[in-house]
Amino acid sequence: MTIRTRFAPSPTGYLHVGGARTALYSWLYARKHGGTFILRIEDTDLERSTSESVDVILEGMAWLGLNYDEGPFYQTRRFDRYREVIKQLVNEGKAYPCYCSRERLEILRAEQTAAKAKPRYDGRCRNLDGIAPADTQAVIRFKNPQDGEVGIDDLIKGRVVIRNSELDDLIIARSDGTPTYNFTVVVDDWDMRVTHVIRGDDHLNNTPRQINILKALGADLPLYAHVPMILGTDGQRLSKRHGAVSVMQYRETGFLPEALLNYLVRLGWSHGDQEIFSIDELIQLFDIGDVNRAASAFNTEKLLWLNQHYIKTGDPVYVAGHLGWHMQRLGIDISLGPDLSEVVTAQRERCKTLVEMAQNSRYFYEDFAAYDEKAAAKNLKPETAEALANLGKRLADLPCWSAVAIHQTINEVAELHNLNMGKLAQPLRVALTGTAVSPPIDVTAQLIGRERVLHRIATAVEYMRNFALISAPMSASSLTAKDQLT
RNA sequence: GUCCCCAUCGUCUAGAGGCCUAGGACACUGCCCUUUCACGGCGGCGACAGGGGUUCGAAUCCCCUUGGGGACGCCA
Repeated sequence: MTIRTRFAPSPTGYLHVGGARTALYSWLYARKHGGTFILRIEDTDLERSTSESVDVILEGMAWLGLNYDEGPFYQTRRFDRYREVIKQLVNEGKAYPCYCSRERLEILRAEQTAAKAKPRYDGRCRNLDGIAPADTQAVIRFKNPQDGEVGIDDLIKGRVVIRNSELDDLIIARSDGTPTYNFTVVVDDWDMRVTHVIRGDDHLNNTPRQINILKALGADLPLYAHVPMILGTDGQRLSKRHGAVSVMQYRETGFLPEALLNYLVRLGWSHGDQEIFSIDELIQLFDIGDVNRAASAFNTEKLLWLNQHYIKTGDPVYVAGHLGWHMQRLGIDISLGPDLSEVVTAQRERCKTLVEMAQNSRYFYEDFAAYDEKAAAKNLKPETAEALANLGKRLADLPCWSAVAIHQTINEVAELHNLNMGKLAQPLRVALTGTAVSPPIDVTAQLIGRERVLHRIATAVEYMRNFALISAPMSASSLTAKDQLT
């Protein structure tokens, strides 16, 4: 039997990390067994479903690389099929029209709640036997068995048994004729021959209802695997309050898809002490039965660590591809400057996100308007002006513009002026980048390019000679700084 | 409230009765490395929710308590 799994989001918002993890587990399980992964859009709630949400979900799946073999199927395009099955159930006496008004249902619920009972439909219309008030809009309810129990052998949770007496006759078609979730899921999973229903454990309580419908339809039951929820940092339900929940937000804040994937898969699943997994390894090692039963809290710190790991160890050209997207977003023109992959190689060990890397790589492509106040005050002092000027002169004559040659030159000039390496390298760093932090200064200089380096050194030297004349401290908005540097 | 699920360091987890004086990772932290920031290396801090059983022996099995989560819609 070919394994068929599915991911069935409802397009009422973003693709959030919980959904993404469920999708990942489904996808991995299908891939592992050479099965089929289906994408289905559950858009039966006409009020809340939007095509924008569909786009965002598709975009998120694509970014994560979770490709599907069938679909996307839209439930709104299958209404005829649902109607047909509903009709069949009614004809067979397995479902019935219910004429109870919303008001009556509300009162019923209120009474039950007050009596400390579980609110559920009391079955008033269950045995009406065709006495149909013609003028009322009826809903259709499924005739749930009243005795016995439903057992689920969940691949993750183990055996779960729920008594039918806990269930009620759920609505499968609204008064406007449209089908509801618990019904469409059943028909679709059946029609699409889904073998493994892998979904969030908030659906565990729905499962016995769905099984009852499946049985009424005479369908084979799929296997179920209910994966635990992802909680926010505070252990509460994950929501926008806990920072990012949308997958695309992680892209925007500078994460690599493999980092998110690796983080998500380890949240609730593990393979011994291993922390880093390639997709191929996951396909080989992952098993749905190894997923933990307990909910887990989302932890951005660890995600950041993984992100840096993938930035640090990934192919620079690949990482540069993603970095380019962020450079563009920041409005940095990379056409006149070093190859992005070289910037990645230079920066990769000091950035946790691509946004951070992009922001800190501006000076490779653009001149800056002002020095960092503290960095300039500490390093651009008049006493080093001569040494820096001399360094500029030597760099201008350097036959080979390489990091090694630049390094050697810095060493020579430092020695000549009786300075230790840092006393010259640091002012040079501020001169070239405007800040006290950058990759190794020789590499930084090499990437910035000779012309820009010489120009920035000249600017800095002038600034240093005038240091004593500047009374007010430098700041990013300082006119003095701008005047001198542009 | 009723029903369902869950319970190892702050967080993610290893652990399927003796290998556990409970291992790893993130975070935090000490030292080393170092031209900045980092990376890296070596250490440190830190948990079996509580109580009963079962057993020669329990983090591991059972029960209760407590705590957390979920469901209870003409939402999905």
